[in-house]
Amino acid sequence: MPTSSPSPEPLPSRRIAETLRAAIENGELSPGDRLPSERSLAEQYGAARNTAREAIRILAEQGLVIAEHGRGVFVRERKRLLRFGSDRYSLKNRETGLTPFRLEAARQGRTARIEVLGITREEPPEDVAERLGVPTGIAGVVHRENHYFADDEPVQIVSTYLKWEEAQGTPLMEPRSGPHGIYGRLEELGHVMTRGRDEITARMPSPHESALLRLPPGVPVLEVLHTSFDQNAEPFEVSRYVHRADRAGLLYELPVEQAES
Amino acid sequence: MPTSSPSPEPLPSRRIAETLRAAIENGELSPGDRLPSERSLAEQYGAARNTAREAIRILAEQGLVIAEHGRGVFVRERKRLLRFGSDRYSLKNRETGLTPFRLEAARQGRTARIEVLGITREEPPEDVAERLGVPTGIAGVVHRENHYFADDEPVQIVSTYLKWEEAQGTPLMEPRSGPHGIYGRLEELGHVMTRGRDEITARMPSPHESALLRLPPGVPVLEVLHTSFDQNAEPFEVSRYVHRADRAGLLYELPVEQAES
DNA sequence: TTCCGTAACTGGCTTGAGCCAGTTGAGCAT
DNA sequence: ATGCTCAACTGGCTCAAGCCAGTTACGGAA
Repeated sequence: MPTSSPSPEPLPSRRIAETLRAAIENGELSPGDRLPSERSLAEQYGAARNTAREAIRILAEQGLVIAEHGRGVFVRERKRLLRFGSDRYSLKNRETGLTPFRLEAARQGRTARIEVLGITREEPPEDVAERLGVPTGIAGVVHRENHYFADDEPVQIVSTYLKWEEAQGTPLMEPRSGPHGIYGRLEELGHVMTRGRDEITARMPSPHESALLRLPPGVPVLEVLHTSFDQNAEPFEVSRYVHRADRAGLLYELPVEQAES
Repeated sequence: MPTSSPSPEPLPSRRIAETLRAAIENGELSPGDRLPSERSLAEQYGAARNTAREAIRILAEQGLVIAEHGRGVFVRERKRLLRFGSDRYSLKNRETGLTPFRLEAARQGRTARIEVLGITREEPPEDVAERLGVPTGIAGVVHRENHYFADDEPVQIVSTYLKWEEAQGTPLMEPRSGPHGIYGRLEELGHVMTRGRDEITARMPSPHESALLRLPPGVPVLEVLHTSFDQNAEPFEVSRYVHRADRAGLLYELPVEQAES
């Protein structure tokens, strides 16, 4: 081990983490492989078990490794399976009869399952209210919460918000909203989507999201706040997509506007 | 509330973390406020210092809190300042004479600084090679690495890759590439951007990125892999944007293609 | 043969102790 | 007033020990 030390890095936990990281990156340890146990790492490096444990925590935080209680610590698979993005709302996809999620899952050879968690009348969260153009403080929206699974693994939580006054008494309040999903119904209500806006952020999950998505530590979430605008440039639907970032990516195809001269 | 729980939450560290989290979320503790010290938390909850420490680690991992050596633990500001996205490449922005980054920084009232780290001939990374349509294994690309700062805080690392055969001997090899930046030069070489593709992922930073962006623990990065296509649908430029996710978001405006019937 | 208990692993979490390093402010010397 | 030292805080990291809980494989009982 020619561990050159021109830099000040004498910390045992980092040294162990760095050694393991190197082993992972040069392929000595492949995805799925088990790392030495905490106890044996500690012995091997002449450190306390807590120190070996700390090293593993560092790697877990970087998303390189996943600890499984009672089984061991494993090098994480680096697959990124699903891609969502600008064609999510493309009307062209209507022709397939599949929702965008099922379409993408099918592309990847995975089985899709969608669970409707609830359809309730609620007060909108502030960011949603702002975008949908409804007031906060009153129960002015319908909130449809869906969970999406690929091969029974939860990958996406979607909360869709519609104006209560419009959704009231329509199939928009039903779990199965009919042909072409809610966009079909919204079109019948006179809203043709002509423009969408996606606001994308990433962050660490809340404990709630962590549980719902069964997230291992060290996996961030991608949050997309989508707003649909109709032919009158009125917002008529806002959705919040929360993806686990190690399983989903986003893909946007952008036509570039040419300069008008 | 479908979360049925037999309330199995006797863990001291989580209990402390949960209490603090609640205090933060209901405003008892505001952004910038100092939390009690590890030692006093431990005493207050009748736990060991390590346990209080673990509680703080949990909050830090969720990005709620930031520990400063020698000073204390503080509730983190949750400003999200900069937004980048679909108009990043819009030719319309050319008219301002500002690069997209300077434009966005100016919008937010912040001072922009761009540092050119290096312009070197290199072998492309695999994902870049694939998208740019060049072989791996030979030094077939020019890599321009820039770091972007807002108010002297690093917010973005950008690596731009161009084909060596095209860039060779042109201003594309210079730090200051002339009017309208590299896109101006590429246009002179016959590449008009007509389409772009952005592939977006989020992940925890590598130690290298962590250092460059001066990232506190618990902050993920947003990575955008951008490909520019010219009038012949040929890719001519690939860029990798790495943002700190707590300071930057992405904004995409999407014209929705209407169904052709 | 199948089934089931158990032993020997695994990580999860806590304790309590100690030392190091960065920060701050009070108070002394100039 | 200015500038310095230093004590008393802060978090950072490690150690050593112990108990708990999930997993797995082996071996004996049915």
